Amino acid sequence: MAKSAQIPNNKKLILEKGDKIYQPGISVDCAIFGFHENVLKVLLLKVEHINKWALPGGFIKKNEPIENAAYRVLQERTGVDNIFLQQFNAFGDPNRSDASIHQNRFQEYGIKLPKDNWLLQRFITIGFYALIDFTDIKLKDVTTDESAAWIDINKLNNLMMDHESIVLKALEALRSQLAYLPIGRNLLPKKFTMPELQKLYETILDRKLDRRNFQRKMIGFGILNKLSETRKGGAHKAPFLYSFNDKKYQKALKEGLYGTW
Amino acid sequence: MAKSAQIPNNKKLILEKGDKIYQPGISVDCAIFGFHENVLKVLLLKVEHINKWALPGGFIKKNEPIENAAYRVLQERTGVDNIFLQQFNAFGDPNRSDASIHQNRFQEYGIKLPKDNWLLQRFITIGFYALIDFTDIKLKDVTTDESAAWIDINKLNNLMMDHESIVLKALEALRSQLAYLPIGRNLLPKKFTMPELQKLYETILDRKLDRRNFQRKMIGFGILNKLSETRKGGAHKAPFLYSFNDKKYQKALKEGLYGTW
DNA sequence: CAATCATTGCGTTGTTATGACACAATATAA
DNA sequence: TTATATTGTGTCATAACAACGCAATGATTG
Repeated sequence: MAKSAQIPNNKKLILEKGDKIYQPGISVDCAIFGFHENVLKVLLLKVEHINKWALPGGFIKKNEPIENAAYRVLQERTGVDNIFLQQFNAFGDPNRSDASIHQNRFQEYGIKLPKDNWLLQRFITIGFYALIDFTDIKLKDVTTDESAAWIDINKLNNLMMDHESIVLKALEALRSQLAYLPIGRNLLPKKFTMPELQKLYETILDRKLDRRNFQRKMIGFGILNKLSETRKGGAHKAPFLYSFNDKKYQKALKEGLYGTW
Repeated sequence: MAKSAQIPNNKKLILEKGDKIYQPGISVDCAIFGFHENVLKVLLLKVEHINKWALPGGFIKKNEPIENAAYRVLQERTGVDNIFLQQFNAFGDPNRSDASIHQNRFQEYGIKLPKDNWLLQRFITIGFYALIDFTDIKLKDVTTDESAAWIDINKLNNLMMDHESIVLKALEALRSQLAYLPIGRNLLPKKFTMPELQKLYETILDRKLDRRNFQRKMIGFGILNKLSETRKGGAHKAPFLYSFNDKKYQKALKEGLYGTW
């Protein structure tokens, strides 16, 4: 028999006192989207014990607004702030929870959870999605048995519980938001070219857009600053750089855009 | 001192055993919209003990999908089925719960709830909205201390907890749905006139629409059957009656409409 | 019973948004 | 220097849309 490892203090606390600290039976899960090399990716955690991928998620403290809990999860993993974080759906199938995951997780410490332990109950989760710029993020592994990675949205595989359907639903919500909200502020670097922005839209929508019509429409929204610089270095003609006009971008976030894609 | 009333069995059960039957700390609330005499109304319950209005709501059984819980609430009050029921947001401000409501409610039975009673904990609620036809519904009072009524959306007043903001958020969600989903199937009688349908849209959107452009667009959606009958009896020219083409309506519900209002 | 009148059915027009495409300018690579 | 792929800008036909005109209708009124 393998020698039992020592359980870390923070885990022991959550295990035993979790229901004193957190709202029982409810969690938040975040689908954090990033854009890199023209691919839309989602931040997933590899959970060692069960060898599956999971969305970053967490519990809601007794006196904490739901949004804060989601923001806390986002912060813990990415460290970024000032991020567009959007609640999109609650998932509550009674069979979505899987008690064996937690059992396995504590087994290595030689702990068998009692049947009425709060972690083994049914959980309802509230789904959020966020969009962040991929480039300047150093992912943090906040636990020893979970490592974070960006996974291509089209190559989702071996996800825990119902997390794949949560990601897909988040993607759906993101797409429909694209119709009336500005997107890109948090997914692209400060300065970007029109083709880069277009690639982002094409990736999210999963279809080609006409280069010239895209530019006309995007300019028409009036949320971009055209800079006098160009992006040299790539082959061929150097495209102009743009940045978002933060004031107008925020205004558009509040009031919506009329674009139909 | 007033003599304490006898507590009904079902209440006693919920009070004492509720946390064995239901998910703790989580509820559903339904904003049920109806349309009558060109006014959009929402179904509210008058809660006698606190003399405030509340949304029909309920708890989620241990082994029940969230949607079923919402549907159960809808059924209990209205008896209708085959209804469009849409989850739109979770509300989780830690201060939204108000333990005094439950305390007052049981006070008349001479019961003082212990501080750790499950009803006194913080509740997170998942909001749904539904649209139903006003005319052939007999509202049911499922409890003795709550009576149901249709309240004009523009005359909301004296609502419990955060229920007013839930209704407003539901209305907002309904409006944005109007942009890409068919509406009316459950809000209007089987047969209706074009002006009646237009009034519904105008009421939800809270603005005037051009009569002729509305008709052209609506017909263009291809979800209406034009009947050969007209609605006689009103003064002036008798308008044609229409009905929804159920097959195409359902298809549009799934696939969306491209209309922008 | 004919005139009145608000409302309905159907149509027109000018403007704007959209999709599809043309062509010259430009930065690098050969 | 030339070739090539890409970008910047513009055009055109079509579709969608808002604003409006006018005749038909059916109850009301004198």
